[in-house]
Amino acid sequence: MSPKIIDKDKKREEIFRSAMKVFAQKGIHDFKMIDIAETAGVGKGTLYEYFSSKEQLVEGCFGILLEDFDAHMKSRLSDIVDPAEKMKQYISTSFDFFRLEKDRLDILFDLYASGIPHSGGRPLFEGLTESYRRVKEYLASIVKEGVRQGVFRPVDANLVSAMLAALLDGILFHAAMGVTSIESEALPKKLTDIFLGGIVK
Amino acid sequence: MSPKIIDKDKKREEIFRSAMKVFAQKGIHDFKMIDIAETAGVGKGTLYEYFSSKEQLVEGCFGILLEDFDAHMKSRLSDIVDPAEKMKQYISTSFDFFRLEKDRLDILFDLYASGIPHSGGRPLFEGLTESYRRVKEYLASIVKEGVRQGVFRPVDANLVSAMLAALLDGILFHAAMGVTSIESEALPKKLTDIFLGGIVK
Amino acid sequence: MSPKIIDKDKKREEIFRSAMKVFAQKGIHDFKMIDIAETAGVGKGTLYEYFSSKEQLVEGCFGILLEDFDAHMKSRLSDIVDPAEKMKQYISTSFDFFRLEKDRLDILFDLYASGIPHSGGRPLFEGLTESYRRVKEYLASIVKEGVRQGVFRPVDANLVSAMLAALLDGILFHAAMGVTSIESEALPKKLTDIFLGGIVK
Amino acid sequence: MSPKIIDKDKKREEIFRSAMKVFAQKGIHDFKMIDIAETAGVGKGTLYEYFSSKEQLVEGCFGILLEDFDAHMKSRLSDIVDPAEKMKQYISTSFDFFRLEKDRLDILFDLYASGIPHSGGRPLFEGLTESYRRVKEYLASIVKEGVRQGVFRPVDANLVSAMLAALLDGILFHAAMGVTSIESEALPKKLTDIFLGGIVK
DNA sequence: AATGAATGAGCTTTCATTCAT
DNA sequence: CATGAATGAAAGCTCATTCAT
Repeated sequence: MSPKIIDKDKKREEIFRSAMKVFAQKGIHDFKMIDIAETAGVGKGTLYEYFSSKEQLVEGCFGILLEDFDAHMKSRLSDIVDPAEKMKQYISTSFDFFRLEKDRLDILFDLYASGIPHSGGRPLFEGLTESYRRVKEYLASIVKEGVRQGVFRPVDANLVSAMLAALLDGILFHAAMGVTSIESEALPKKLTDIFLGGIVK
Repeated sequence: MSPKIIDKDKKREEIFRSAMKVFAQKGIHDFKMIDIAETAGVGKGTLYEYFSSKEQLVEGCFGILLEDFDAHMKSRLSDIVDPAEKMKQYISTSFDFFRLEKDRLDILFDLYASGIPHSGGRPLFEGLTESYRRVKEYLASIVKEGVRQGVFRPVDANLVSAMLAALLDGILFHAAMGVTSIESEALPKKLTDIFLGGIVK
Repeated sequence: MSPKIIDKDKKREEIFRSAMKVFAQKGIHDFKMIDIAETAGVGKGTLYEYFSSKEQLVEGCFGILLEDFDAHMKSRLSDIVDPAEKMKQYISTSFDFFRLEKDRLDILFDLYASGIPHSGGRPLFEGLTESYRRVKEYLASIVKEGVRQGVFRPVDANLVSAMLAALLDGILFHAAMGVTSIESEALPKKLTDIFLGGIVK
Repeated sequence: MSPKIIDKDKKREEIFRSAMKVFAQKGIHDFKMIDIAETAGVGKGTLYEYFSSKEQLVEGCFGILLEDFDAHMKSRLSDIVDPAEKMKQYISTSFDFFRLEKDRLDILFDLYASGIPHSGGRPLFEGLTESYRRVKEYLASIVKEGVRQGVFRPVDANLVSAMLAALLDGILFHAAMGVTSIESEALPKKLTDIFLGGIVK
């Protein structure tokens, strides 16, 4: 019946990977479909067997990126219970994820910017807002637990989680720009210390 | 003397302002030159009397935005001497600048993303990295002064200034996405308190 | 003997029938090969086992349509001898053929248009001209017989046959457009009366 | 203010004329926009300054063709009062219109076919049905007047007008196919005689 | 024999830029 | 100086056809 057995999911995955490379190199606004096709070693038409449009391909890639991030984070934090330690792990794992594959870091801010809704028309990537809400909720739950246990001061958990998310994005952004390096293994610890301990005496 | 020059500058200014509106509405990747021409009430050809290309127009606008930000900041911070107060003022002034005109906030992350250097080709806006270095230096000088005066703990000034810059960008990013609001007047103070005072007891 | 051959013909027939449905729905200029494949319940590749190209498939369908028409007409007119009666039967049979299956009427004018030779390139369906010549010859023979028998005025048989063929096509065209209805059973008789009897007193 | 004074209407007209030539040569289904651009001696982009799409260009041309026909007919029939004479003039004027410019005849059936509504989607040229209704009404008014004056038998005016319109289309169609010639100057008269006088004794 | 995944030629359409007026 | 009509390179996307299985 179906003479050519093709693992469509695998190929789709492969195209995603190629797309990520291209995004990293050209950004998500200047790339051409043919770039991805050539990188993936397939014809232009083949891309459209797997994605209905250029836009959808970008969206799909970003969706996968976020899913990967979530999965990566979950696998690293599930066993930790101490809130301060959990927060430290969140920070270092966050950096690790982007240190692991440079492509991800290069794409990061295109992803961010693509989630900004402009007054005319939808944002390119609608999933970002939702994803962010989830991240902040998760961080807030850590803070709340810390406050409950008396490890943390009675801070506003929502504000603190927003601050932490913001802080990490900013650092990664500096790294993407080449202004700051996230290579140092000691960075997460230092960062955590200052964030948790504050600056004033 | 030469009223023509004054006129030219004025018109250039007006085109910039129109461009900002258009960027805010459509983003810097989807706008058309005709959009700006129509918003500015001039012909398409006229734009090219003032800017050599579309790309240069975007660059110019971003340059102006950063200059405005610097000027705004300088005018607000010049009289303050206390490091902690200075830092608090930096944070609240930063928010004020973007609260004042929503257009600026909508554009901000396009500006950021446009500064990311992709491996293939120059970044759209080359001035960003340099501008960032200046901001961080300025913040670092505040931290150093605070440490010298004994108001701050002996923290790593470069790290802390990077963190603060990152924190502010991140908050603004959330605001642009619609996830967080920066409207509250109390926000800067709360934020400063946590940043300066830390979280753990 | 050779059951395979019978199967092949049957399948070819089925593909034709499916094609007719698709033509009726989308017209012969907008349909896709996949439309026919899906309607026929076969794979795209299979179509090419039976037809060498899209163009040939269209041609084949039109050929069949004309053959069906001829056969239908012959079976209805063979027993009639009176020229006026024969002409009336030709008219009503012509309508019946298209009334029977709406698909045919929907396709008819695509068929006609596809037979028009444009100065650049062959017409899509080359068989049409020849088919028309046959129809007109047949009608002319009826007229001539009518004139010979003294039933008809001594009219120009070629002109009259051309007129009759034209008249029928036109009516069918109006019907296809939805401007005129051919549903009325009385229509053929009325039409024949006027055509045979004229208008002036 | 407007330094380049361009007669947009004139240019639009010129593009139409070029389009008609191209349609006549390639048909309305196989032509490319570049064909028209080259024939008109303009760039591809220029076409889109005058027509929003390929489809609209076709529609526009057909609209003009019908308008031309109406104007042509009106100018020829306005002075005639005798119904039989009016009908004869209608027939001969109809032929004249297409004899005058061969392009029109070549396009005619594409125009007709484009007016046929297929069950899936709109017909390419929506204006045809309406135009036809107008023609038939006009012809019916002639017939009615003839009946009123007693020149014609008490025939069904709507049927007769439909028949006449059908007859003319059919003849023109045969001419387009190359099966019949409409070159003979005597044709209109002969045709009118038979149509008005009938066939049977 | 039958299939449908893969392909790429070829199309329409957009829009930054130019330049005659 | 200002303009906007004209342009054509360039890109997304379609779909008839092929061919490995």
